[in-house]
Amino acid sequence: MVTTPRVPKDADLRRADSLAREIFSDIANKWALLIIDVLGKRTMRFSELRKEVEGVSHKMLTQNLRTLERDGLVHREVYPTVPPRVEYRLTEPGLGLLTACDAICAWTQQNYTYINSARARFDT
Amino acid sequence: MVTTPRVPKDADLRRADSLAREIFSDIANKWALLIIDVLGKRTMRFSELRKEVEGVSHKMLTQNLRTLERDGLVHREVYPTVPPRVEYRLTEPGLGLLTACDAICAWTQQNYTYINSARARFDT
DNA sequence: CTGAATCCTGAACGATACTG
DNA sequence: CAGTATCGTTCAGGATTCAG
Repeated sequence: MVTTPRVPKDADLRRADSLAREIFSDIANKWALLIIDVLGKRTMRFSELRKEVEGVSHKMLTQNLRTLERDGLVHREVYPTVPPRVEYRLTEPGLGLLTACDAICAWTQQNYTYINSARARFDT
Repeated sequence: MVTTPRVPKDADLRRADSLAREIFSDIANKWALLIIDVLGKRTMRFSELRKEVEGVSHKMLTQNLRTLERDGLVHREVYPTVPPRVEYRLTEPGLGLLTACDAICAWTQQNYTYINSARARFDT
């Protein structure tokens, strides 16, 4: 992911390609990326995800998992037991997104201090 | 003033990475990433950005540019002319984020078709 | 041209209760 | 345990207006 050749996004993201934009909106949001990130570690149950993804509500988690499942990024496995057991894991394409997501997480870690001081400077 | 109107956040406080989480929230959103992406091409004026970032409102563009400027990812250059002229460009750390952002854009394009069919399958 | 401020509506979100 | 539904609140975000 070094200086990748500037892809001609003009045609894909900027123009009237509402689908690409919609997909982008689906994944470029806080919870979706955090879920992808957490699921990158291992397969997890709903309740586990609830704990791992700090601060997410039951509803938001469900909602985002549905969207990710619909987009084919997360696989949902239901075990017909009592009580119910549902496991989530990344699909192959989902793993690809994880890589991109990792880049952002790594960047955040690396620039943590810089941003913090930049904010302090700006707020004066 | 949109700064942290949150009250409890017990979980967040317990974790040392609440700042990282906040930074993550700043950049893991549709407009911020699109702006970074567009500014990756070249320095631009406010009005140019308005056209390039398809669908962004005047207000949202201003708001997001302020956040990015505060985080030190975008530099804002004001030319004291009449009429005013303001140019925006990525800073060095901002360029780093651009790389990560590119990964997501590239991924979106590569999985465009897959996601589209995955949705069709899910919606039945 | 840039951008701040105000108003207002619809979407996001949390809490709660209920089902299988 | 996992998921859905409803309700009430908060807030994001669009339109508009005014200022520099």
